[in-house]
Amino acid sequence: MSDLDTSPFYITTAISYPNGRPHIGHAYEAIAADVIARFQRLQGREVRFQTGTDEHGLKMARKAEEQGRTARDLADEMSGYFQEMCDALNVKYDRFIRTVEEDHHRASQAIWKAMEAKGDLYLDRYEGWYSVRDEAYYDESELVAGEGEEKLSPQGTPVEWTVEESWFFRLSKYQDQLLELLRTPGFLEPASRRNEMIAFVEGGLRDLSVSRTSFDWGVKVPGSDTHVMYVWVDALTNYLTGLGYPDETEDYAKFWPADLHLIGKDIVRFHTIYWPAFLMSADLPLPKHVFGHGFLLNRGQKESKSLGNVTDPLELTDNFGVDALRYFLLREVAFGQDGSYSPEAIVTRANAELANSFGNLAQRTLSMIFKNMDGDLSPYVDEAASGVEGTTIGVDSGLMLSVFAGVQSLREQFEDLNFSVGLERWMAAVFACNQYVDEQAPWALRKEDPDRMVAVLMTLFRAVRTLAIALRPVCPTATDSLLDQMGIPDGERDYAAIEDHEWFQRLIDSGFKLEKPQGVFPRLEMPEREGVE
RNA sequence: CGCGGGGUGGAGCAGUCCGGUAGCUCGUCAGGCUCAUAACCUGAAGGUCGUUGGUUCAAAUCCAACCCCCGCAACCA
Repeated sequence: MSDLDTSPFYITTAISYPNGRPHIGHAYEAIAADVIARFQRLQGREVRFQTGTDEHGLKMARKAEEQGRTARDLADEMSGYFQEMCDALNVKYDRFIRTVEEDHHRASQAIWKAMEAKGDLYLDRYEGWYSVRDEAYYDESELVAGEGEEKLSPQGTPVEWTVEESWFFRLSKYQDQLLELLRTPGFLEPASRRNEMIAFVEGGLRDLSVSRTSFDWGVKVPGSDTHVMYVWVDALTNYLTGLGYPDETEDYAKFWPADLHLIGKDIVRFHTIYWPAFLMSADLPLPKHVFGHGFLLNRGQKESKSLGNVTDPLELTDNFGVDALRYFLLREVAFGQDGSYSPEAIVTRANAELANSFGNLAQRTLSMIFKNMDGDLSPYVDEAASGVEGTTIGVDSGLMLSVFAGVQSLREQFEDLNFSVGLERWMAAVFACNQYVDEQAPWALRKEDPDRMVAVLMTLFRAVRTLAIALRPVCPTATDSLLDQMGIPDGERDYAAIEDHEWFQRLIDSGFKLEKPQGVFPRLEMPEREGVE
């Protein structure tokens, strides 16, 4: 590409609150981030990818207490499940951060001190109607009447008038700067979230309570030992911790500000208002891009414990395989919007596109080379222009042009996080290949015109290799297995290699010989259904 | 008058910001091929783009009103 960008690229997921096991939503975000990370690596950028768990706060403390163990003990166990999930999903992070870690406490306290030095933190009293169950304060006007004189929260939980000493952050001071930031094209996507946040800020910002005294499971406020930081101050700082902040490390210099915070649509406010405000206060550069993805719905319904339709991501990988699951999630759902999934949808999509279209294309191609050319690769001559008026290239070159166009389109769309569109364009190139196979009918050429058969099969070999490389971010295991079979060296599987014109001749010269090909995208079957209504 | 998302051929979706022959996958029907993972290829049927009104030479797309569905307590992206 003419505009090859080799600058460092830092991507993060939100860190997960591990008071429950990972669910499909965590898997979705982790997979999307991993695909982006792998994609940018193939584009030639030096990527740093961070994910992790956010382990402080009252809910974790309370849950540990219920179980008669320390919060740290609970956190260790729960965080482990998230790491296991990443492994199972082939999510290759550079740092899995845990907010209980010492360096994170140090970073959080450092940013706190920076905000304090700026004069943006002040001690005051927080008073209001507090619901212990909801962990939230409510305005008098929000309360509803219960039985008798009792006042209840909007959720019907008991509230009591509570006065708590708290540190406050001067959020209101940054209102204008935040508006300017939110209006900056590209900072927050998709656009629907942007409008929402702008409206929120225009409605006026109140200073933010940023410490708690009612529990101690958190990062201590410097010089104020009875306070722990509000969990978001601590949590958001993880993005800096992972780079070594507050030390001026090489990583920090290279990767901050982050290129992309990938988060769920429910926490856009924290990432595009609070977090930038904290950074402005601490005189630190702001992240370049925040993207709030949608939620995954189980057959159109939100997953919840009460509905009993919670899906364990590991069950999905067991049933369908990691590559198929990753492909499905990116292909099926328009990134940024909510999407729906079901076992049927996964099986249908994976079979139609990965197994039948691309997998079968690779298999029929390699199989014919194995059987009819003894597994040897060979130089060939492109068919000349067909003589049809206006045609300047032959069908072989024409096919390769279609393939390159599809791959180029995938790259452009992935750069903009339009994964489903990118994969659709990639599929169009796969279709073109299958059509070419049918039209050229190499099985007939075997006797009629062996030289043409060689040209057709070698063209297909090149096409399959190109398509496989393009798909690597999404289906890393299967594509690498395929590229292994095709003799493509490890170091020649990035996007620059697609534009290398010498690779085919090098491979021939190396004397590479195909073994009997093994399919890498198996057809899936519906898993046994149990307990289904 | 709380906030947000959505209503496009049988199913699931894209397209809506920047109006201009309604696109994709699955499914259905007909035909072709037999190299390949019972896979592949071609063609066809099928939509007044939620309703009504407006702007315009032209509206799925812009404006207004209305109808319907789904989230917004907890676990939770």
